Amino acid sequence: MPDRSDDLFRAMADPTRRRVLDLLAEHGTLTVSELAAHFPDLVASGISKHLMALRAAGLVTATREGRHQRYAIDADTMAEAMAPWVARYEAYWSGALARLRDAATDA
Amino acid sequence: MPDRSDDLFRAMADPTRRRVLDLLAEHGTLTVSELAAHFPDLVASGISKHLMALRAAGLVTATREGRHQRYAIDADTMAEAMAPWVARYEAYWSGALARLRDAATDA
DNA sequence: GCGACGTCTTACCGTACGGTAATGCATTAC
DNA sequence: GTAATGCATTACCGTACGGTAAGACGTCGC
Repeated sequence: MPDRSDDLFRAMADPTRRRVLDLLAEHGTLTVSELAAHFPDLVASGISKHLMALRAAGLVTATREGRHQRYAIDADTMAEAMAPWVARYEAYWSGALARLRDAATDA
Repeated sequence: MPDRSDDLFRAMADPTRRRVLDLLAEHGTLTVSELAAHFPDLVASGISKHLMALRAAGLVTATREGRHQRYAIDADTMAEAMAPWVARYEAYWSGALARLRDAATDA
């Protein structure tokens, strides 16, 4: 298996795809039309295309559900692809992450 | 200040720029020619262009040193831009990160 | 001063990407 | 069966991006 970080970072370069991942992380699973409802400026096929890119990168998985297609984050791929990078730069953001947690607990 | 995550992820979409960041993280600071030595397939101005992109994203800082230009990672920007994203998906990669640490200690 | 060096800048080119529109292919409703 | 729905796929277009090449600018050695 080749290094997938290239596909991963390229897939996350687009803000629409990052928002799709955010929506999936928040709702667990979503269909294409449910996702498309959050993007009024985009045509449905555009969302489908982005989902294809995310599938190609291995970041999401799709399961048929009647005539719908239900998408979810592929936790394993996300983890294995991100962990090395996160670990490498941990020293740079660990402080900010701690501050973020403090701010959350203070609120 | 607008959301900088767009510039950040776009800057990291290119594998050359990610490798530049890796080299800076490893060596601390490097000049353009020192960096260019690691990329035999690229012309020097190409490296400079990538560095400009990284500077525009706020990921690196440059300080003059005679006729050289010494680059270093901007830890603050890196941290503040990445921390929210890392925190959001922490559940997905925390397990893999722990396994990565275990593997490192086993070795 | 002058020339060599290091870097930035600009112009240019090919390709890849995001977007829409149109078509095809299942599945559901009637 | 027929029509409508949901999604994938293809073709196409404009733009942005990565790359090189050439020139401009400041700095060092002489």
